[in-house]
Amino acid sequence: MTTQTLTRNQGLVLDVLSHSEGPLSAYTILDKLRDSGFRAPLQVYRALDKLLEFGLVHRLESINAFVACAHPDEGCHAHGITAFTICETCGKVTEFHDHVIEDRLKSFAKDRNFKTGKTTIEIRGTCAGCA
Amino acid sequence: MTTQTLTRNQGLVLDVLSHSEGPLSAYTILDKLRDSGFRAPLQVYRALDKLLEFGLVHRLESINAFVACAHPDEGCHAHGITAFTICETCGKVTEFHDHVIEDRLKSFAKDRNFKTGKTTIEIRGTCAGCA
DNA sequence: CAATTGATGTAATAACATTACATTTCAATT
DNA sequence: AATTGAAATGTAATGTTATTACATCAATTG
Ligand SMILES: [Zn+2]
Ligand SMILES: [Zn+2]
Ligand SMILES: [Zn+2]
Ligand SMILES: [Zn+2]
Repeated sequence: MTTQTLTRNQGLVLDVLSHSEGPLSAYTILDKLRDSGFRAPLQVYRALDKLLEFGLVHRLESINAFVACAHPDEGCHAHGITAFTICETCGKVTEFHDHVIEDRLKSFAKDRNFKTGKTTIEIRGTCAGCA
Repeated sequence: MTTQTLTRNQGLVLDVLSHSEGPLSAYTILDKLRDSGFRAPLQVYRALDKLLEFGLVHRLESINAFVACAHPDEGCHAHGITAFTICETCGKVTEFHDHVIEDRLKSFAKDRNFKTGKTTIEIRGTCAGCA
């Protein structure tokens, strides 16, 4: 799935996120797209839903914000669980994948017959640059 | 920290959460405490802040809800990172601790000089009983 | 008692997200 | 080209979650 196949609204939202230094809330995205014709939150949320589905954007549950995927071409979706560090000072987000963690979580779930859906791993703190 | 040292509002909120089948939103807690004199969201949020601080309650970031700690007497705080499975059908929450996962996350952070604050691990899905 | 601190009450507002419904776009099929 | 069905869009209204601001009250302590 490349940018080419996106609709206008999806493309605009992804563009804003891609050029942002850090994660943005839906309403911040809306504000940045007023000049492009966006008028209502739903325009943003609908675009975000699709971008999340395509694996081009991640939602950070602990801060109610969205961030462009750091490596969308490598099929972030396929890499399994994505974990994040989130700097509470500068907003910098780092994505990573850890197979050991993933295996531990999967095995915990399997042992209890828990059918795993979406998994959230987010570390909030202070990045090296802000320490 | 035992229930004895809690203020009236804190005790009421913890009581509601402790007797609930699953996680509750702040506003649901508020509704359940109207008869006890609660009138405003802040009464709930303030009590929750303290209960979170005491380690008696956990916040589930991915569903904006709160749950009583499953083993408050064992010093959940001290056990390090708490992970959760959350059944999206019945709301059942299971708390667990995994030192391997914790070590992996800590070492990832340390390698990057990221100072770790609060860490969220939440698996949403379907529990054995709801499958 | 005066001062400080922590907790509470209340109203208002901010921030985040969804429902509902009408309309448009666009590709597939006839 | 016209039909049509699915996906996307526009807009308003509403619902849900959380915080700010300010006044008051209660317990502690010097
Ligand atoms: Zn990614
Ligand atoms: Zn930083
Ligand atoms: Zn706990
Ligand atoms: Zn269940």
